[in-house]
Amino acid sequence: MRDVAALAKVSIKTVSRVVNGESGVSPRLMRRVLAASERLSYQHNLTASNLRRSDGRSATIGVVLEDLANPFASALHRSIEDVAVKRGVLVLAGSSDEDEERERKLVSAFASRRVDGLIIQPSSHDHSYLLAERRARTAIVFVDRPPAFFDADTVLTDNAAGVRRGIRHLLGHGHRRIGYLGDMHTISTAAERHRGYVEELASQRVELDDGLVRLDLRGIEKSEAAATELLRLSHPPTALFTGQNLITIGAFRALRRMGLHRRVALIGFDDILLADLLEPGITVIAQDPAAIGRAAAQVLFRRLDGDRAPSEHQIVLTKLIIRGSGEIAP
Amino acid sequence: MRDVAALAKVSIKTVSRVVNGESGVSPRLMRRVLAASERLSYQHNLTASNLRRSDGRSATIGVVLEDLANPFASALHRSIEDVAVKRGVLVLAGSSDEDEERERKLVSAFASRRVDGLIIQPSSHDHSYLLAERRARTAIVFVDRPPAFFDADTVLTDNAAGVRRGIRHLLGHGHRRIGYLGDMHTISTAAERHRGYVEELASQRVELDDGLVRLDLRGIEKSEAAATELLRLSHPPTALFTGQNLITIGAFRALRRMGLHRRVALIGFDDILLADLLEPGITVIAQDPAAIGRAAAQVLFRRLDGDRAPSEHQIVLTKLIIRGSGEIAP
DNA sequence: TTGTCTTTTGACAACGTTGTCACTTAAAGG
DNA sequence: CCTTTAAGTGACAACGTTGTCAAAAGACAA
Repeated sequence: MRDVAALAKVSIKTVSRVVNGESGVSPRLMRRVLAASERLSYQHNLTASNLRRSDGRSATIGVVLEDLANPFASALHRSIEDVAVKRGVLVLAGSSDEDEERERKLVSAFASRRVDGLIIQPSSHDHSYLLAERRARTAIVFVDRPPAFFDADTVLTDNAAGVRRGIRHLLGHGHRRIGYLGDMHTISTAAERHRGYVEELASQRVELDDGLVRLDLRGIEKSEAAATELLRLSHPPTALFTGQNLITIGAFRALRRMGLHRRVALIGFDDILLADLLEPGITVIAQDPAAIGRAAAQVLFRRLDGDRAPSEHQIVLTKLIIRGSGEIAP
Repeated sequence: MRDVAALAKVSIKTVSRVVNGESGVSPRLMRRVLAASERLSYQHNLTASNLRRSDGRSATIGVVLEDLANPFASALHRSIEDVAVKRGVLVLAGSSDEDEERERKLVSAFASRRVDGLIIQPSSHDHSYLLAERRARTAIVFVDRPPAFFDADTVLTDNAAGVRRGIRHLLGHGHRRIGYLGDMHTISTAAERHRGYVEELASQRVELDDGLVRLDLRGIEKSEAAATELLRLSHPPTALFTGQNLITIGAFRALRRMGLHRRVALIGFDDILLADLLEPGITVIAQDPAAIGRAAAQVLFRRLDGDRAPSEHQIVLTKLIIRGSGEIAP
């Protein structure tokens, strides 16, 4: 900036004014500054600017997701990015891998870089460590799962309601023995989904058989094994409900391997690319990650714009997508 | 930092030394400083540090991908992140959506924030605009596609060789009329893949029928339509090779809809989640996005560590995964 | 004890900006 | 013509750090 000022024969403050598009610079000087910064290919230093600025905004936000490579997270990330770029804000992202410490480390690394806001899909079970960020006026929004011991805006899926819808669908087709395969019970969404299963059975007065429930399954293999086990019972389930993406795939594999894919019904939580091309197509309760990301980014920026209203808790609805596997009769 | 210094009754420089883990601070003062910064929950300001530091490193890199939400890009992103976090480096990412201007804008936004390095999956066809960044000693690595008018490290897939392998596989099963469905010819990987098709046919002295080739297909629908067209020809192809992810899905849809999925062979470029569970499983030439990302991040950091050797051009190999669709005889 | 050397510590400037405020110049009014 | 007002411009300090260098404090030998 000093060099540009020297070349344009103006003060460095005038260059600053031009760069920031402030009014009150004569067209003549403006042209000279523009020409000079063009010639020196001047690049504005946003970190220095951020340091000096009174509002201290870095035009950067941080996003913590469970795993950037998984389709749910990357769709969320992308829709956050879309909202952010429109405001000239850039997105720092990291994967927590369902690890409390990694989550905290990421947040701390973001804080060091003075992000204006944070969007977190929590892995940890105590978010009081975020009080320091809150004090520093960092906007914080939680997505997919609620925070613990911390009050903040949230954008969540109606997990329990979604599952109940799916179970109701199976019951409607005449099933009475419905197996349930779920993720780690420590993950709040997994707990919610399991709750939906239990509640819907109860409300329809169908007896809950704990022998048909397998929780704490992580990944395709574990799920395939658990599904196989259930289907080998002497009195096996006539339908399966799977509480997550990979679990659905594992269960489908098991059904296929045992040649039961046309005899045992299956509904999965979370949509899967290509699920419509399988035989049979997999009926799912689909979430809308793009809508979640968009909503989260929008609240975040409203907060950054000064909205001081009490915490807001948005629920994004799920959708039942019928493709065949959920419509098999017992 | 000033407050911490005051509370610990030391100079601010001593605090700086402790925060940066520099040697030569007596254990006594060290303890006092640590206690004070704990009590004030001091957060190191990396932007100010970056500004003052002699090496000017921000411990942040920028990644430009075509679309963060697509599985290839997000796998790449994730593996870059893994290499970066190990070094305490954070990743800024953005989607270019195959748009030259967006790519340039993202790079410029990254440059404003003084990223130490850039990893780019190029959408633009002239990268001379990056000369300014190069002058600023920003490390630059291109992934998936080569840069134009610019010399830099690259990590690419052996596109042509991969396709040739696939075509050879089909020829080996007796096919002589192999249709080709490809992406925009302006995308260099798409051009390379098409070249592989043409070359392999030529080298095996199989006549190329341009009526079996459809290029510039974007997305599932376009591909499905094009595949349908080919299969309705009076003298239709007995096998299809599809040059990209979504194109493969589109073609498979067409085959299924026409009931030809057990009669016409199909090999696709790029693996697809669940491809093994389809009927038939889709044989693919699989890329390894994680390996590409890892390699790219590793070169980048080697450059940042001072490696001044001439540009390096790595090729990541593809793998033929046999699942059934590619082994159908004519 | 003194002198020499080593270790620890702190004062100060600087990084590249922008906020504040005072100064200069031009335009308008009498 | 001078006075008043508005618009344009620049000098300087400050943002939160770290590099430089000199001073203070300890350690050790003579």
